[in-house]
Amino acid sequence: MKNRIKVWRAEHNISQGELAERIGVSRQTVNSIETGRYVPSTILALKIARVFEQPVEAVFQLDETD
Amino acid sequence: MKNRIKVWRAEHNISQGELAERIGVSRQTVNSIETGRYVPSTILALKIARVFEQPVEAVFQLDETD
DNA sequence: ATAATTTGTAAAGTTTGCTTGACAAATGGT
DNA sequence: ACCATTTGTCAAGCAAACTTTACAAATTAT
Repeated sequence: MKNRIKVWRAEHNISQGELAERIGVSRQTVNSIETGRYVPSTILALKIARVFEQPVEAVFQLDETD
Repeated sequence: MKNRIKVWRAEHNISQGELAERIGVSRQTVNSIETGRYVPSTILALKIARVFEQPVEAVFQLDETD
């Protein structure tokens, strides 16, 4: 799965730590999701999308391997 | 987290088993997600939403406990 | 240049998603 | 009433998400 978290963070000018705080997880969790080390739960996807005021699909996209 | 899988299945007239097959998981997994026993990964949420041709947010919604 | 913030990554532990196999209850069709 | 399909749930096991602690590398600000 691909994600555009880094891009949306840049657009909203917030750090991984701040995003983590806003969605209630550790900074490492945000980093791991952003760098594709693991796939978040739907709850986190919804929360991240909500922070960026975007639909989930604008932040996370399936790729061929999914 | 709430979900409207049952409603969308009714609308598309497909069983839990068929949905499971379409997204590549077991029937029990679909049942467990639909009945709220656990929260699916974002990959599954995207696949389920895709089957129903709906945005993820139309199928899954955060509730107060999330 | 140097100090402060941010980012990447690792290891170890706990929790939760997802699997298979199985069985009973419910629903639908004839 | 009977058979077939669907749904709900349980248990045991494996894989993956997420946590904390910790440290180094990279970026940004002064």
